Amino acid sequence: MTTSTDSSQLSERSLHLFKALVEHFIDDGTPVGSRTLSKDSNLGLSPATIRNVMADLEDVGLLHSPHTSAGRIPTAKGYRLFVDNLLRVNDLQSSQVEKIAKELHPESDYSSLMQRTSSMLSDVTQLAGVVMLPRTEQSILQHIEFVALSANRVLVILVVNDREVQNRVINTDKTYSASELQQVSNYLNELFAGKDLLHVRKSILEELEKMKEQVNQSMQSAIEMAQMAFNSDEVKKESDDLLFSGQTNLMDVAELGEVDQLKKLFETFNQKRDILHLLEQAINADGMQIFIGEESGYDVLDNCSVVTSPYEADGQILGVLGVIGPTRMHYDRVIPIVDITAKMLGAALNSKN
Amino acid sequence: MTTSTDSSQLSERSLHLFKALVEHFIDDGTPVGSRTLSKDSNLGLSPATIRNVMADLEDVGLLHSPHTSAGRIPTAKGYRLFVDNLLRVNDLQSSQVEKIAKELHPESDYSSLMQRTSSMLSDVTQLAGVVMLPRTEQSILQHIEFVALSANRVLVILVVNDREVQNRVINTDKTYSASELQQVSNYLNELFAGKDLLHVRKSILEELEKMKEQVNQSMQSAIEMAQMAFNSDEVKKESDDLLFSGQTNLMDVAELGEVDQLKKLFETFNQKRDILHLLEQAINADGMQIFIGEESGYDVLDNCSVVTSPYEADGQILGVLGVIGPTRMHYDRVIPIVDITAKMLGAALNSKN
DNA sequence: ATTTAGCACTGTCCTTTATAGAGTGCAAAA
DNA sequence: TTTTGCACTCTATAAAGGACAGTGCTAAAT
Repeated sequence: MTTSTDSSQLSERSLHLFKALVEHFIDDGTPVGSRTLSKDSNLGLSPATIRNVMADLEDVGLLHSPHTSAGRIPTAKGYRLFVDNLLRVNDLQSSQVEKIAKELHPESDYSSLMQRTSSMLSDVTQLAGVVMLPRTEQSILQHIEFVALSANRVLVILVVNDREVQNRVINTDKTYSASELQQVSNYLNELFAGKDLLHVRKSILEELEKMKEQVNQSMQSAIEMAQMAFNSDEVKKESDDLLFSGQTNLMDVAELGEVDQLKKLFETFNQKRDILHLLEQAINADGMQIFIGEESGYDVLDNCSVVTSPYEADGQILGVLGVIGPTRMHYDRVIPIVDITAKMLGAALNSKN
Repeated sequence: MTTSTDSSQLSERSLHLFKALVEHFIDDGTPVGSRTLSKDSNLGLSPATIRNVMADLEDVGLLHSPHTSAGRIPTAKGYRLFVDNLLRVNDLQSSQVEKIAKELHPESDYSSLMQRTSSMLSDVTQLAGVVMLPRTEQSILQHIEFVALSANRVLVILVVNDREVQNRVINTDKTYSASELQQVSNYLNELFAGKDLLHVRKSILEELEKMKEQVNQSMQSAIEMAQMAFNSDEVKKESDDLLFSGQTNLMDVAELGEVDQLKKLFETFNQKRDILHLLEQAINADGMQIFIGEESGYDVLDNCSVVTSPYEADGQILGVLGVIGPTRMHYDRVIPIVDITAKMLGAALNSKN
């Protein structure tokens, strides 16, 4: 940002016209000319006057002309000014609030709640929705359970962080009975419940190895199974994951031009890496965050804006959610939707409910 | 199918040329002309002769010309003949077999295994992969477990059908201790383990209601919680679900023309309904099944072929997997990949490992 | 000092026209 | 039966022209 253009440097009239132009463009998608804007803004000014104003706005970098004889469209900087200073956010229709609330009712398991949040976002906004799952730096093991599947196959279920359920199958040397497994579960729960997963894996398992010779036969089994259960990277790093929905909505957006560009965008979604970085920036900013076009720093998102809000439960920020759409999106509708979704998801995740 | 055109009605030479044409078109994507085909097939025939043959092939409906002065391309019927009678399937490269095997190692939990299978399919074939999860008409409850999350919130974990883990959170009136929940788990396991889920829900719960007055206090809790756990449609109908991967691969396919068409196709994926119907047809046909273009009966798939194979474990067909791509796909590569994937997934799911 | 009208200018979009190229079908020759 | 020769058809591509939208600038009007 070399030249800072705050709204105070511009006349009231310029801002009014600028706002009208942005709104018109958001509705229409076609560059806005002086004649159109003359009618659109109720200032009773002739096109010629408006042309002068537009030229000024272009000079300070808020507008931009695709070519000589087209109208003007907002630049990223222009959208920034619009969003920060000019935008008046719409109230949500109660029907929409109801729809959001309906999808976010807390009576459902954790992962499907997140999934539904994401697809609800895309559905309501008609853009692409994204939910970043809690970054699980500290994964507190709450409960571990073993279930016999068949001979030599045991299902391990880990309950982590009060909500997340992970499970995997391990192959064992011997066949365990249900009651044996129950014993092992009890033993391990006593030992590990409430501890951090990483900690469990790294240090405690080593100690178990030492203990191995000193304890009795049945505990040996427990130790072996614990080792298999917690072993290596097989324990899902389900954290830091992203849920996308409604990418197809973006296919309507003319700004995203042709198949090539769309494909790049979709592949960015699939790789998740870049989007993840972006959202990690947003998790620290407290409150709603809006990345407009090139601001994001990722080429594929040049014509896109990302509206995000962190969500929190029990006073702790858990993750970020939001939508991705064309820079030319209805910020006045989208912003309150993302906002209320974050709040309601937080409420749904709140343990005191 | 009014006119049946079996290969015996055509001369050896016609078939040879037809095969060469299809192969050339699959490689190239452009309509094949007589001159090209003359060089391509080592028959030493002049373009004019070939033109005559091509005209015959067009008459019987195997070929089709986009316009007067273009070459010919195969019709759906043509592909059908090609696939059924002319195709010689390639052997798989061992590197590919290894890649498949690597992704399908059985040491992982059920849902991620399925997910990986799907994305592996799309990765190896460079088409869209799809895996249909077991249709769970009979869901045998194997194990039920309650875990206290926080005051008034209890996590219910159901293990179904030897592999699948479902979970949800229920809000309870009173707060249960770990040992109380253990008791409830035990009680319900004794009562319900090995029973069919639908059966459990529909009839047994009613009987429980009657029993309610007759049993003691702690069992009342168990009954109430069981009711909440099994209640209504909240129990995930995770069965009959589809996993897609690699849709973006289809964006390269010229046949799928423009954004509109792609969008329709992607939305068909998202709705899942049509694809599900298609795969349900494939589950009954024993063995590999190939739907070519319009054969599928779904307009959006007009330029697509679907190659599927059911997969089975313990002698029972569990579901269907396959790939979706342009009719003009390399069947010789794709078919063995789908085939071996189905077999290896079956092996990975086999309890006797 | 602004604002407006007038006007030449510039770029896009769309339609028309021309041309080259690919491939066909058919008739007559091999 | 196959091939040659040839007229014909259709596409794709580029070039050319006109309609249109909107600009910037100058000079007149308020």
